[in-house]
Amino acid sequence: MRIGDLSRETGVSVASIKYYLREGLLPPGERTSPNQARYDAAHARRLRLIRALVDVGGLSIAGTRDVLSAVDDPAVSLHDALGTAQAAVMARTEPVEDEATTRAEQTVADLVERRGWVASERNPGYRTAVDVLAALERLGGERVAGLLDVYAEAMDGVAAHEVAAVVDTEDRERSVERVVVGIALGGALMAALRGMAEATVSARRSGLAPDPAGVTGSG
Amino acid sequence: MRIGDLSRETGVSVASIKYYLREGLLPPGERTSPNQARYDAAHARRLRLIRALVDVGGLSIAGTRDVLSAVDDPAVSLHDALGTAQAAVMARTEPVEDEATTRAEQTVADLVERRGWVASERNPGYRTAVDVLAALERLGGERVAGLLDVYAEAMDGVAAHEVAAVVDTEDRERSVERVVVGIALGGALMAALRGMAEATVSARRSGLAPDPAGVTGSG
DNA sequence: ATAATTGGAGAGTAGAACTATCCGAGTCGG
DNA sequence: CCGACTCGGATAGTTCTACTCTCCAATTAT
Repeated sequence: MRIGDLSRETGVSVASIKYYLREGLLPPGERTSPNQARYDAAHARRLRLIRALVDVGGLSIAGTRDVLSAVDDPAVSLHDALGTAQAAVMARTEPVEDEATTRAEQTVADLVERRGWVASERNPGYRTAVDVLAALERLGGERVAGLLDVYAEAMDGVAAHEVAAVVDTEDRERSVERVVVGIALGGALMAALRGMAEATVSARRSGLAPDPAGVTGSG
Repeated sequence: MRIGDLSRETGVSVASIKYYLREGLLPPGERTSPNQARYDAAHARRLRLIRALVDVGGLSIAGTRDVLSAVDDPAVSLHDALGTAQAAVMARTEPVEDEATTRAEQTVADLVERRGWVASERNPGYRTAVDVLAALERLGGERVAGLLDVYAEAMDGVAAHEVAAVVDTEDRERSVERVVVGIALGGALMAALRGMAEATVSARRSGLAPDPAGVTGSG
């Protein structure tokens, strides 16, 4: 398979494939002569993974590269790859250290303790949670912040299923790939479903849709 | 309050404030003379809201403008504002219409029916869900897609609490503002918590942390 | 009085993610 | 085997986003 075939098969332009090659997201093809290379199904697969992470998961090119290096490096454990993928999906802001942040830190530390989570300040989720809670306090968003335990409970339930479904020990690379896809696309999927669920609740509240007979949200 | 005071109070540079003014994210100050204007606490509040949506919620400037117009327009209902905010947080790709998409559409339609959701193809979450599931199928991510009902159940639970907490009928503008903040920052918060919950499950699986005695994730 | 600041407009900038153009070297159809 | 097409690789250019800078006359602070 040459670059044109790869492009046709995946729908990614030749120019973009060259760009991903340059940026190190896609490994180079096998050279058949000083200026000719051959690509295979693994390249097509990788290309589809790149597109999914970038277009659907919203990762940056740089974040995608970090994630893919973790996938490719046999020395990176599943657990570490999970951390890398999480870091890549979280919107990071450098911290401000005002008193809203201080209080948010305490809130998160308490939550982590309360739930028995294993998460330090180096966990990307930990820092993001602090940022969000600090921003909420600055905005007076205590109604949202008050849902913290609701969110935490829901995420605890989801995480147990997710990790169990996605991890398997037989093939490290495939497993890491699934973990990464799960974090990036699973997050997008949850956001989408949350949108529909909220729209439904809101429509019923506004009288735009009737309350259903037996459906109360737990079936 | 003049622009310099506003900048000092919120930590946003004067140049950026002027930019937001130009882009229509921040309403103009009250003119005190042909080339002098006065700003008040409402401007500072709005500015903090802009920063939160952009920095923490990850919205674009254009998306933020759409959301804020909905907040400001008394003709926009809570339910519609919710849709606008959702559209602004979802990463949109134009659809591809291959057979993966066709199957994903069916999967989402079935899910919506199964859960009794009120969501059409015009719901931003609906389209995003289709995109994500189609991408998963192209990647062979059936393990993630298999969690669909787990995600849906979790989001149904969250949505009921969220809408109830965030909506109140006394003050439309404040209520819409809370809805918008809830969607943008609540989503970021959930992603962060998911990160910690997953890291915990993964650490225990990898033997990096002990299983706790009485904590099973439902306390 | 004079130095700093203001509002407003326009141009300039940095980074991200491509996209286009070249070029000399293969490859394929007739 | 020849001419058109395509290739890989390098470099430069483009588009978009989100600012940031520079001016300038008018105002305000000291």
